[in-house]
Amino acid sequence: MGDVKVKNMEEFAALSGISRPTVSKYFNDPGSVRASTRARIEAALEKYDYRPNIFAMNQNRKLTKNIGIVVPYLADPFFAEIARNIEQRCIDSGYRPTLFSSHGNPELEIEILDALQSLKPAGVLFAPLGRASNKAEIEKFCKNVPTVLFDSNLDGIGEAFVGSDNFSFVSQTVEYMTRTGAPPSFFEMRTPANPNANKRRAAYIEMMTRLGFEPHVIQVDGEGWAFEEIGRRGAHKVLEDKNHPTDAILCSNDRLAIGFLSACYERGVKVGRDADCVLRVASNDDHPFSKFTCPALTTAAHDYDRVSEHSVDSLFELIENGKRPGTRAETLFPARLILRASA
Amino acid sequence: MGDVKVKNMEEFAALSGISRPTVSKYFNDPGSVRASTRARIEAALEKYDYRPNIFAMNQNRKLTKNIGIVVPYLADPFFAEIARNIEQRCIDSGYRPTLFSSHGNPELEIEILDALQSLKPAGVLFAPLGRASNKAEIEKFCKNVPTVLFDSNLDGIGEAFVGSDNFSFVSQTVEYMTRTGAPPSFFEMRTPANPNANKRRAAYIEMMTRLGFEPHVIQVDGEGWAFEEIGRRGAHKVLEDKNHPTDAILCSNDRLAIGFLSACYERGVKVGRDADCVLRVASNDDHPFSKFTCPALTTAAHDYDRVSEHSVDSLFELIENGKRPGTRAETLFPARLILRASA
DNA sequence: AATAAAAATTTACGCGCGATAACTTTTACT
DNA sequence: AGTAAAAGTTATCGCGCGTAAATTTTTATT
Repeated sequence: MGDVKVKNMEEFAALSGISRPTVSKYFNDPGSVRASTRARIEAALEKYDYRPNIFAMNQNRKLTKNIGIVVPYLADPFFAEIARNIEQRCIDSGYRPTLFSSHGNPELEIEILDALQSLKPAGVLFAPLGRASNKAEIEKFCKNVPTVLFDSNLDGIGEAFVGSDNFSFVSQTVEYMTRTGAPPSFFEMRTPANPNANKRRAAYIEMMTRLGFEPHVIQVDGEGWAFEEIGRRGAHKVLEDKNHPTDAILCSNDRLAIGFLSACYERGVKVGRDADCVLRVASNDDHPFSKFTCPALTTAAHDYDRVSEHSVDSLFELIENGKRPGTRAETLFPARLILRASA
Repeated sequence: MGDVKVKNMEEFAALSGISRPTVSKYFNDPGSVRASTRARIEAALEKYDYRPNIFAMNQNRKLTKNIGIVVPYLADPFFAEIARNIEQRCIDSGYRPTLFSSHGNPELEIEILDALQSLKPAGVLFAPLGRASNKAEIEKFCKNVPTVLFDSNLDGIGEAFVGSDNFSFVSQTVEYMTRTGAPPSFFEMRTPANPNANKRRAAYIEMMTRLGFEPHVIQVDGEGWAFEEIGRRGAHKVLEDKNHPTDAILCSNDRLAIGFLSACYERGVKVGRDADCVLRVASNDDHPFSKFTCPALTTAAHDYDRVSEHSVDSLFELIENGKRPGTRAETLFPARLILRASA
């Protein structure tokens, strides 16, 4: 990088010996100028310290290079990881991602979308809160900005949805537990924040019926996004009552399972597949911490990479093809069973 | 909110019956206009749908309302939580925070600062990676932008530092373990990413010496930010060798401890203060997940609230007082001991 | 070498707002 | 009521760049 500070594009164009409009074209899309001019501009970039003014750039541009990434709850490492993955892909493609978290708050979620509008984003990758989301407002937003939903679907909203196949998750965990032990009870929140939870419950019931067993759903109380604590308290109640038909529990998601295992430990209930274990616990998500629970959690893993890759690719296709595809694609990726000690 | 879209401030000013420069003043600082005009503008805001164009706003402003928040590793819920706290405080004060994560990568850290410069931020709240950070580049950045460092200090860099008092953490955990059992060995990474780790080790040695015991530091190998895995592997080695003088372990931080406890469980080493326990494990940080380890982790808690409050306040003081205070304040907040089952 | 197509240049305008200066109106206070 | 200070108004400029049209130069094709 250079040492001489260059004030504006006019000056930089003069220094590089190229006209300003061409330099402008270069910054908008380096591939749109001839290789020889590109080389001259890049040589000048090495020599002088110049970056176009972002604010002036975006003011009159019809399509900015800004991408909004919105996740429901960033303190959940699952979303932090997927956000990171998506963020990197955007940067690699020459876009400028900005990360937002709704922090579990539906009003904040709408405020974020409002603020995003004024950034004139080329597109938005959006994992909604789910049940609590203000769908009318979100729909309004999606009419103005090309949006790809991920992780959590809202029917008909956004240009596309990319997520994981909940049936694939639950069918594998149920099948595994049944085959290697007993058919599990299903442990979940009574009023889940996320629509995936409902699909998982339905998949559980479907699978159990298909395999010829009676489904048994345990629903615990609790609101908000403190899933571990909800799981822990719920587990204490469940373990006290002891009215589950088998010694197998399938948690709707890993964060509930983390709480569940913590309660088991507190009560001295040994979990795992050893002979002296009284309970087997499995779950879904392959949360970054699920490897470190006690015992380590058997779970079904999201295909992080493919979900984020396909989300980003879908959005870029939308952006580059002038948007509005007509049909709303819903892409689901299958899960991968991760066997650990808990079941 | 209104329904009629208003194109620009000119138009909005006409609709509200106020001159454009006054409306401009209002958006810059609502308190700077008379209460009666403020009411008229706000009435018009209710009636019409108008928001100033961010890009045009920031283009010519000497001081924007942008605040950069940079954390080293967002997939660590500790940083996610503190970032959220800081973010909210910025918004409440009328600023526009943008969140960035260095993802443990020193080059990315510098890229983020570079990108931040072009956002002309009024100020930056910055938790550096630490040892791996490119200090020369960071120092250069801090010369251009008022920056408050938090969590992790870099000597002399930035206008102020706000963090936790590592001696307060370690002295309490060491004192507690010693008083209620035996003096602990200290478990840490050989080449810690973070300068706090060095301060904690020093504090441990100081405390042990003061109490009349021989310090015993266990250093495990491992690079990067996968602390849990490093802790787990390190613990397996340590537990195999069994050459620790007492049955008490103090981990440098909670994420290492999470891995340590996971290894203990895997080996059937019972941790806690019950009679049948062979090991006590404590740690420092009060990580959001430390409540759910098995057993729940005894640790020393950061004062999240005060650290983030004071960081933000320091920065705003810098910004509003025209910056450059002359002396670089370092503020450390004490820890609070959290007793749980592990020690 | 002739011709068409592609790329770069020149020129000019405008985006939406911040900032300033000179002037007028409203408020606060003796 | 009189006066100074505070706040609002009108007018105008400029920020740094995108964009478009008309023109010229370069490259590719036969």
